[in-house]
Amino acid sequence: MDTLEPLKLTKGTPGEICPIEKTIDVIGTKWTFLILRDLLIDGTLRFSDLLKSMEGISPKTLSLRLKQLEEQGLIERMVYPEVPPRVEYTITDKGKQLESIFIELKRFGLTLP
Amino acid sequence: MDTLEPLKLTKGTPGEICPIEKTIDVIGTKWTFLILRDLLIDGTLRFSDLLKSMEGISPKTLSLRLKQLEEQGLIERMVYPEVPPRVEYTITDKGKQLESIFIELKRFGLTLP
DNA sequence: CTGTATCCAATCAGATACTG
DNA sequence: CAGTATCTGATTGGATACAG
Repeated sequence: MDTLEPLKLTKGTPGEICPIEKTIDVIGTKWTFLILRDLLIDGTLRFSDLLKSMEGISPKTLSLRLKQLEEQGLIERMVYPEVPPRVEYTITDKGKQLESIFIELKRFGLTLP
Repeated sequence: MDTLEPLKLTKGTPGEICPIEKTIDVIGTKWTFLILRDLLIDGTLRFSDLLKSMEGISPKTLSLRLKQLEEQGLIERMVYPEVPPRVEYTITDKGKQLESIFIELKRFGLTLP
């Protein structure tokens, strides 16, 4: 679809899933949003960086969400065979396409009290 | 904030909440997204319209989400004292400001398989 | 028609301890 | 450091019946 063409909102037509719904199914939980936000900003982060960056997330939850995002091809996991171990998570090109969504999320957030 | 100025993504600075996080806290559940999508498209809808439009939602869940959205000022509830009763939900001006987020959600969804 | 009341299932998430 | 294991609690959501 041409990005210059004004995009109208639509619901799904019978037999196909609404594209908005598809996106929500991919990125639609609180921590998923915040992990993607951090990686969109920083590009690459280690597990411990993400853990520190997001106030309140537990290592279990972070691990689960990272796996999910990796399966969806939005982030990439790189293991460096060092001691102590180092694992880096990087946003993929597909993940970078989410940036305009986050720009709009921020724009709206700035209008909130 | 000037909408012409290019917006950079940021995390929250100490002492203030990240605007992206604020937005997620307001609209960040599956059904909330889909209710807002429907009302952004149609402007005004009745309870039963929404129930029919969203495959799978139960009246209980719909009722809860509508109340939440009304409290946040994103939609407005209008009761017509008729028999049988008629209740219409309308997107507010504040709710309309979410449209650009949904445009981007759709744009990304169109790239998904 | 527009909800609410119940009851129950599933998902998500927090705390903490522990392993390679 | 980078997770996993375990246990527990909170939130979300579905089914159904029913009330105003």
